[in-house]
Amino acid sequence: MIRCTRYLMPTTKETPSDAEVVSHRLMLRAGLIRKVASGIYTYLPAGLRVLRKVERILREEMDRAGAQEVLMPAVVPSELWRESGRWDAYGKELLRFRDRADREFCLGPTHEEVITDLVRREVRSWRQLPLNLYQIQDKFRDEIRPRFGLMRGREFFMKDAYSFDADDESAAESYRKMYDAYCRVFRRMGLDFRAVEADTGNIGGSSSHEFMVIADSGEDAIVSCVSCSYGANVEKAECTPQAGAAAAAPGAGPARKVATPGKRTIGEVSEFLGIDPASLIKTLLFETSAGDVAVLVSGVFDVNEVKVKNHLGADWIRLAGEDRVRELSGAPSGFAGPVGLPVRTIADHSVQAIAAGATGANERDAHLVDVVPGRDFAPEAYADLRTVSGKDPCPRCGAALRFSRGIEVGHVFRLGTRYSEAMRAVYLDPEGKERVAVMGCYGIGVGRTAAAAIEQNHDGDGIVWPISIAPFEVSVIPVNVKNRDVVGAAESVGTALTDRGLEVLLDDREERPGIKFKDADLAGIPVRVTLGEKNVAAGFGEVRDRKTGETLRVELSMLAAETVALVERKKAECAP
RNA sequence: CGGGACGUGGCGCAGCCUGGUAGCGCAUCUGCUUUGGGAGCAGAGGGCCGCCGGUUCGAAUCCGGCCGUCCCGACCA
Repeated sequence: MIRCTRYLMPTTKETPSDAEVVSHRLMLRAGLIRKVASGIYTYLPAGLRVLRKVERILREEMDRAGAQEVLMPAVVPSELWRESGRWDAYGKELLRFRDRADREFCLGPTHEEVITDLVRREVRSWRQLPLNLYQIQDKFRDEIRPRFGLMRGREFFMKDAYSFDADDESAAESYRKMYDAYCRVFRRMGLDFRAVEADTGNIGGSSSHEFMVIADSGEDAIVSCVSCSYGANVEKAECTPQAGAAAAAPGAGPARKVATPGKRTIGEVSEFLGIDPASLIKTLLFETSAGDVAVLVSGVFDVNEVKVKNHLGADWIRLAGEDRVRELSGAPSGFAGPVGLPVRTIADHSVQAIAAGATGANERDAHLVDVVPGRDFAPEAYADLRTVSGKDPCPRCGAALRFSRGIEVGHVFRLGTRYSEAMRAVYLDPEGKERVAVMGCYGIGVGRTAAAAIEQNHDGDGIVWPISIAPFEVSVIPVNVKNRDVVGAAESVGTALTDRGLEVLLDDREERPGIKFKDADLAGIPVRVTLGEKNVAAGFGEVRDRKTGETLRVELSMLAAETVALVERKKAECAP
């Protein structure tokens, strides 16, 4: 049993002005964290208790899934990162420095290199596989813009697991085990989440799923099917090519140039020419590691940079600036078009469906109309290059898609042999032949998960923790600490609850009741036991549910039992 | 990295334009009263006004540089 008078949990009525999102604000106000530098925090006792609860669930589920815990260093020598090729590829997010002997190191933002190095040294035989190792460890990423408290910090705790298998089939099984373990983890935390298909980004690999906690404040947009189980990050979500692409417009005359003074945007051009935006061919110029590329898409859709990047197999991609647009198209931005454009061109399927369209003329204040794809220009390829829209059907079953926002709390990847090949993590198969291990990696942000839980579970009074990750399960409040009977009743119920294995915070401060109630609500402790003077004098106490506000007045002799019962009911809500 | 803003007791802010004894609310400490949803009265402590330089008799205030922080964007397992 912990006593408030002996516990550092500095709550505040007012919020520091730099806290933008609910979870950040409430973590500060509830005395869980304090900022040390941008994106870098100290975890106070109650905040650390929450993280430890999350970690315990992670350990239990990782162990249950057959993974073994290790602990790798935060400081990693550059040689390992050079071997995988990421020393140069990772960019400024990787915090680099030198030791006294001028050797280069980085603070690890993720640990594929270190784990692969370990496994290649220790694993020789197919008999040692499959192997799944995990750690819960401090990570550092020098984020461009840290924000939202623990949601996007620079230093943070992460559970990262890495699997090594003999072949693809076995690797798929390891991946499935982790996927299932993740579902159990988030169910045990009482979170409303979706696992969605995602892009693999910098980490690489063949496929991946993100685990998204549904919250309006989420930084990611996701789609999910209202009918089947399909879900995807919008940057990944597949778009079904529209049916009925006409080869040529019946009766479309030759393309001709029209004056469009000052009309640059789809909206302006559409209105000025009286043409449906769906028939406009939007032309975007990109600079990429694979050279300059023009990307075409129907005026009603948006180009998806991730899809373009993947289609090209490029390492990086960025929209060309105004100067580059002039160089490439010979016109200011807003007037680029595929006809006669001396740049490699690819087009989204939506362009194929345009019978006769309008597009920029590569000339200031001019557009072309009656442009026919295939006749007036021929893209190198048609592909899915646009971002899914509200009108798109589910690519799996054709039903409607629902858009929502989510917080990415976990990510699982099938890595394949990218790292094991580059770093020679090989083993001998039963025939004595050398083979490359097939890898997977699996991350969960510990602090971010706690923050996401708050985003999803709070009200006007503060946090409403799911009981499985609450810093305490029960708060016991003697309304007046100068009344001996009240204090005695509080002490005895607190002791009884502690004896039954509950985590109790006793508010023994000499404060007014209002302050204690407000603090208990703010801290989000799921169950509150209140001992008031009149009730105690009459032999009663109260049990209150933080979430619903429901209060039970029960005899002191039954108080502990009722409290335990309520805690058990709340725990049952967090069953895997 | 581009755009914008802000740095004044622990927190939230005023003062700056128009230079002249550094203020308010909350919090903290002491005493008394109060005790079921952030109490009242009385008293007290706490500041290199982000840092460095310049202008001036005199700078929180004007000027320059730097640092830090936040917001928007670009970017991002």
